[in-house]
Amino acid sequence: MKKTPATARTVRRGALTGQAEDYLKAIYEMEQGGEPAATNAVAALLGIAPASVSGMLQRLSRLGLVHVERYRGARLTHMGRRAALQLIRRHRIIESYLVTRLGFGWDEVDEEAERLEHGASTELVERMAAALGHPTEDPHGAPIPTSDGVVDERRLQSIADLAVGQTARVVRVSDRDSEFLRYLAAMGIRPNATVKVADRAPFDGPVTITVRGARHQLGVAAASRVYVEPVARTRRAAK
Amino acid sequence: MKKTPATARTVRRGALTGQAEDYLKAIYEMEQGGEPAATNAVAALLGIAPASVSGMLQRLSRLGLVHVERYRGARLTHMGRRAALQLIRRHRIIESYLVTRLGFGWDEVDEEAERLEHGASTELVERMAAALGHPTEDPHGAPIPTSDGVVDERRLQSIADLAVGQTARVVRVSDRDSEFLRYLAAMGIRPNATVKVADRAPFDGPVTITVRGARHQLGVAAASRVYVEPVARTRRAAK
DNA sequence: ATCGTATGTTAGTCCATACTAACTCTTAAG
DNA sequence: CTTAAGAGTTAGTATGGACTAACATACGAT
Repeated sequence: MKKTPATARTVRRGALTGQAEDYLKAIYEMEQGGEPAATNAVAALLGIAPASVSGMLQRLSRLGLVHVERYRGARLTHMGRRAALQLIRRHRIIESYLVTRLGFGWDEVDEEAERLEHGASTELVERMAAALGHPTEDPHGAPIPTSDGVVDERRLQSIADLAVGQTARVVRVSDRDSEFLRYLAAMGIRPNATVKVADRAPFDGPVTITVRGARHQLGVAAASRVYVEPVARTRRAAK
Repeated sequence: MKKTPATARTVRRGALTGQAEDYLKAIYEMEQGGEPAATNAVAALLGIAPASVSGMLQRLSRLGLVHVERYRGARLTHMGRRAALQLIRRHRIIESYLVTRLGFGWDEVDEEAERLEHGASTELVERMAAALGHPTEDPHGAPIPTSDGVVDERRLQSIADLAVGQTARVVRVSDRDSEFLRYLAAMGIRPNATVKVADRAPFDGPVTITVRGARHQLGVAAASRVYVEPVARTRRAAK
């Protein structure tokens, strides 16, 4: 017994190491724009060298998790997408649990979930989900894929896309930068908050918005990381 | 930036990988008998080849976590012991949390905690502990070291050490084998249960015990994995 | 005191993962 | 249409961690 080859002890569930899982998530995210995931983009997102990504793409390809077109980029296969969605589900459920059951701030949970998602069993994640009443969104407003890998990734507008005078409901905010999240929280920007664009500087300059009566300036970088759904004042069925 | 050498991404907190942490825990456990941890024993406990243990001992030694005496075995250094106790604290708090907050059975949590303990931040573990009111024992009766690494590892007797007629309170049970735990649970053996030795076969044969009025036979292997504190009927201060 | 078995260690491989350096494509600018 | 910059890949190296096979040590039994 115990003839398991080398890395077996570090492997969970589906025979994927934590690293490999991170790549799948990264590729999934990059792919959302429609284009295959670019090597350099994945490298930048994960903070590693492009050459390392090339290497990993070959391994993932061998495992049937991605299709790689040389010099073009990678796309997830069916299997790869399923794995990525499972991981994202884990991540978001864990984040939700940490916030609602253990009192973490929404700016603190991404990193923690990042580490836990690789070790947590499906059983644990499902128990957390059940304890929370099977939430459909995480604390940042991101949709939680179902255990069958179904997720509503509708294309969202960001504040940067709104016209002056428009009012919108915040649906979701980018969760990757805890400083940014604290900054948003300080202004009262969180899922379901209502924002109104008061002014916009030309040439993609900062946007002035009103949140709960207070005016704030948002740089483009920030504005484009807050996703909203315009509130239809003029009747034009908001679907 | 990101000149971090290779394994940095898999490393948590104190620059130790999950594997290395497992070794420390194993060595800590083996050492409890007073003797340095034997290579083969560690290998058996972790399910790996003895040669792999030799290799890891050298790495741990280089990191100042163990003292290795060639051909003799390993002992934890101060630092190593602290690391091991931190890990054990994590493990036991996580087990406790899973049982009391997420409805896991005591026979299901060892494996899960084994994986989570490497990814969970100190912050998370302390929040779990706080949520539980800072428990001092895990669900199997094992003491939880404090965050300063203090633990009451008093030498315990097992049922196998008791004489016929003696009554004892179950203090703790071995947690490594979930089948064994279910077997104990079925008999009503759990921390704080009272058992009485009704009979003992000679030559280390099975022990007959009474638990909550019912009689059961326990093999030596089982009996020696249930730790008890004799109940002093004859007055002779139970310390 | 010796010797054989247990136990332990070294040597040589392997794989995953990362890196740098050097090379190769792709593509946009002219 | 050419070409150079930027994107991507390969080659070569390192480290952690595991394996097997072969060698080394310790120690209890004779």
